[in-house]
Amino acid sequence: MDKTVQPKKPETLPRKASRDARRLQLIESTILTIGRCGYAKTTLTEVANTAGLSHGLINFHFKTKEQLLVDTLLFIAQEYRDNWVKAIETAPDAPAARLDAMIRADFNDVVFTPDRLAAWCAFWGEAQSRPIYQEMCGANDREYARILEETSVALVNEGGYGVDGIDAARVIRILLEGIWLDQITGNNRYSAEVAMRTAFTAVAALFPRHFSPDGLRVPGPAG
Amino acid sequence: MDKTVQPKKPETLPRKASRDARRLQLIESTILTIGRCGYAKTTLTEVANTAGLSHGLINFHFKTKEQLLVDTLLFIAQEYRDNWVKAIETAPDAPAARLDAMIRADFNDVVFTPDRLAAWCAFWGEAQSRPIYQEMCGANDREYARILEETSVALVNEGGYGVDGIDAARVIRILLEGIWLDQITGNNRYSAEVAMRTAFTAVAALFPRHFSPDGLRVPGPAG
Amino acid sequence: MDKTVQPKKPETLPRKASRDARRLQLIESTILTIGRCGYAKTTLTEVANTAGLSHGLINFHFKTKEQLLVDTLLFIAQEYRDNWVKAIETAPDAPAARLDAMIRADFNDVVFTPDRLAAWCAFWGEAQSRPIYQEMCGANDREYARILEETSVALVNEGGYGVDGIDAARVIRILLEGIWLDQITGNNRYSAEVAMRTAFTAVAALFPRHFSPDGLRVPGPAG
Amino acid sequence: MDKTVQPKKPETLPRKASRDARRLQLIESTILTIGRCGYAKTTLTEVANTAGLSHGLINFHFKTKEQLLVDTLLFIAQEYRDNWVKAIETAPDAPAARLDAMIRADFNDVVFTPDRLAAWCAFWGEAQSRPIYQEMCGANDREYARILEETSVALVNEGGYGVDGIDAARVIRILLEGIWLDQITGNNRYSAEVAMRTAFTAVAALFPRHFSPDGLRVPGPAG
DNA sequence: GATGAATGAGCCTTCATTCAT
DNA sequence: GATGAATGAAGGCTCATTCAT
Repeated sequence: MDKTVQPKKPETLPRKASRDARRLQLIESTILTIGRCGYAKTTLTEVANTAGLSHGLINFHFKTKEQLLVDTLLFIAQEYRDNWVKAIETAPDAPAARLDAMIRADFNDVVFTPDRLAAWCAFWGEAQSRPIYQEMCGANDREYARILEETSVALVNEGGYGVDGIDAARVIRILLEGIWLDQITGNNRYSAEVAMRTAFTAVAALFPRHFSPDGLRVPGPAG
Repeated sequence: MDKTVQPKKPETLPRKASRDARRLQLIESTILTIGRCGYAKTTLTEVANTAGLSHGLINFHFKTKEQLLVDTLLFIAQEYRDNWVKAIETAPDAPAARLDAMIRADFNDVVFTPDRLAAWCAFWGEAQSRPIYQEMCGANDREYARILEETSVALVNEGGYGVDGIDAARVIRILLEGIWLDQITGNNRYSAEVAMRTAFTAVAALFPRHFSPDGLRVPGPAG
Repeated sequence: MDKTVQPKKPETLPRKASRDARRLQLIESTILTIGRCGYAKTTLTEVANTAGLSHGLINFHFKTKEQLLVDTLLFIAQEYRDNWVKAIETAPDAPAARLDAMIRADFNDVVFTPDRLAAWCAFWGEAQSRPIYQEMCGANDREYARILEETSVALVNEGGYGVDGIDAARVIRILLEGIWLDQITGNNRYSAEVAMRTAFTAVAALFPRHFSPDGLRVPGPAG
Repeated sequence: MDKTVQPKKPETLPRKASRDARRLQLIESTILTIGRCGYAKTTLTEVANTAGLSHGLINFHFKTKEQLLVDTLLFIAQEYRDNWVKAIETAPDAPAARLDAMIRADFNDVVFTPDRLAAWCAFWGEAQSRPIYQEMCGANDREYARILEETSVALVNEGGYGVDGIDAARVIRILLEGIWLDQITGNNRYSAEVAMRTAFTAVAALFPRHFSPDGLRVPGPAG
C-alpha cells in the first residue's frame, strides 16, 4: 500500500522511467479510466490521456488491450490480497480478532477508495462473460473464503453459537461484497465508518458475545 | 412469471407481430445477449441474431442502441418491482410475514434467473459511469429500501430486539444484492434454496424469535 | 399551369385517387422535400410524410427512388417548357415582343416559386455527375437556346445593333439562370420585380432601342 | 495558382506528411470526388480511394464527414477570394481596369477548373438547405458584391453611362455565376476564352466606351 | 390500392493495432 | 523508448426496397 498505489504524477516521472514504473502508471490510469468512463467506454486513448502519454505507448508495454485489462485486474486483486494477508498477520491469534481484522481491512483506505470500488464493480459486470476474469481471481477468492470459514467455524465453537459456521462465513463474505457494490450503484455513498458499522451489525447478530455493531468487544476487567 | 417473461419463441411469432410483442421479444434477446456476451460486447447484430431477426429491425423499434438498453433496464426494473409489490400485497399483514415474503420474492423464478442476474450485474457495472441508469432505478430502490426499513423497525419493536432497525434493514438489503452478485462472479452457482438460506441465516441472527435459517418461524401451539 | 401545379391537399384527396393524381401528389411532395431538405437528404420517408402517405406507397407508383427523382425533374422541365411555349404563342409576332415574353415568363408565379427554384438548383448540383439529368433536359434546353438565338439575331438585324446575336442570346440565357441561382444561394431573396429588372437591365444595354430596364419599350405616337 | 492547389500526388507524399499537407491532400480529393460523384454520392471511402489512403485517416484529420465538407468549402472559398483580391491589388487603379481584372480573375486557371466548378455547383445545390454553407460564404460574397458595386458606380460616373451602377453590378455578378453554372449543367463546355467573351459582351453593352466584347479597351493615340 | 413491419446493403464512425520516424 | 500518423475491422445507423396483411 505504499509506492504501488501512489506513483508519482505522470509529468514528474523522469522520461526514462523504468518499465515497471510505466506499467504501474498505465495500470493506475486504467483504473481511473474504468471508474470514470465505465468498462465499455474505456479506450486506450483515454487511458493514455489520463496518464499523459501517447496511446501508442500502451501497446509497447502491454501486448494488447486485453492484456492491459487483465494485468489491471491482477494488480488490484493482488493489492486486495496483500491487504487482508497483512491484516491477518498482524492480528492477534484469536478467531474473533482475526475476523475483526479481516473486516476492517476491507474498509481501509488502500482498497476502499472510489476508483478501486468502481474498477471492481466494472470487472464484476464483465466477469460472467469472461471466464478468464473469474479464473484469475478464483484462487484468491477461494483462499479468502476458506480462511473466513475456518475463522467462523472456530468462533462458533469458541462461542457456542447456534449458527452454522459455514453459513455465517458466507453471510459475512457476501455482505462485504454487497457493501462495496452498494457504494457504487447506490445514490448514497456513505463513509467507511458507516459501511463498517453495517458489516459489524450483521457480525454482532451472528456472534453477539464477541462483537457489537462497533466491532470486536474488548473484554473488560471482569472478562 | 408467466407470459410476461416468456414470450413466444422468435421463430413462432407471426411475421406481423404487434409492436409491443416485437419490442418485448427484442428486450428479452437483449437480456440474453448481455448475459452471454457481457455489456461491453453486446452488439445490435448479436441481439438480432439471438432474436432471429435482422439488425435493422432494432433501429426500427428502438431509435438507438442506447434506447434499447435503457428500455431493457426499465423493463427488468419494472419486472423486479412488480414482483416484490405483488409479494407484499399477498403476504399476511404482519412485519415478519412481510419481510419473509419480500425475501422469498427475491429468489422466485421470475427474477432469480441466470439471465436476469447477469443483466443486473452488467448494468451495475456500468451504472457508475452512466448516471441515467442510477436515476432510472433510484425511485424504485428508494421505495424498496423505505418499505424494508419500516418493516424492520416494526419488527424490532414487536420483538424487542436490541439491533437498530435501520441498520438491520440495510444489512438485509445489501445482503440480498450481494447474493445476486455472488451468483454471477462466484465460480460456484448455488441453488435458490441455498441462496435463500444464506439470507435467512442473517435474518435469523437479527430477529431470532421470528426467523430461523429456514425462514419465518411458524408459531407452535405454545407460541 | 393550372391543375397540375395545384393538386388538392393530400388529406382531401379521395382515398381512391386516380393513379395520375397520386403520382402528381408525390411529385409535388418531392419538390417540396428537395427544397426543404436538399437533394442529398431527400428520403422516401420524408417525401411520404410530406404527402401524408405511407412510404411504401411510393414504390408502388414509382419503381425506384431514382425513378421518382427522374419523373420529378421531367415534370418541372415540362412545366417550365409549357410555360415559355405558351408565352411565345401568345406574344405578338415580333422579335422584341417575343423576347420580352420569354423573359417575363421566366418570372411568373408558375415557375418562379421558392420550391421550384430550390428543386432546380438541387438538380443542377447533381447534373454534372448524372448524365441522365442533362440528357433529360438537353433537348428542351437546346430548343430554348435556339429560339432565343433566333430571336436575338432577328433583333440585332432589326435594330442594327453592333453586338453579336448569338453572344447576346447566350448572355441572356445565362443571366436568367444566374438570377434563379442567385435567389437560392444568396442571402437576399428579392422579388420577381427586382429579378426581372435585373434581366431587363442587361437586355436594355444590349438592345437599347427596344428595351429599357423596365422591359419592352412601348413605341409612342412618334415611334 | 501554384503550390496551394497542386499538392504533390498522393502516392508521392512521404508517409509521415505533415498534418497540413495531408489535410490539403484530402480536401483536394474531396473536391475531385464531389465533381466526379456529386455531393449526394460523395462518400468517405470514395474520397479516401481518390487520395489513395484509408478512409479511417479522414476521421483522424477531420472529426466528421461534415467537417471535411465544411473545410473543403472554406478552402475553395478562400482560394477564390485570394484570387480576386490578388487580381485587384495588381490591377491599375482605375475603375475599368479593376473591373477588367476582376472578371478575368474569374476565369483564370486557378479557379476556373472543371473540378472547382463542379464543387461550387454541388455546394450551391445544398446551400439552400444548409444555412451553414451560406453563412460561411456570406461575408466573402458581400464583400465581393460591394467592391463590384463601388467599381461599377465609379465607372458609370466616369463614363456618364445611363445605367444604374448598382443594377449593372448585379448583372455582372449574376452573369459570372451563371457562366460557371452553365459550364456544369450545359451539355456544351466551352473554353475560358468563350466564357470570358460572354461576360465581356454584357460588360461592353453596359459600358461601351470602356469595354469591347474582348475586354478592356486600350485607348489609342487619339483617345 | 394502401400500409408499415422487415430486410440488408452501404454509410459514417470508433478504435485497437501497427509502424515509420 | 516514445510518438502519432496510418490502417482496417467492426459497430451503429440510415434508408431504399420488399412483402404480408
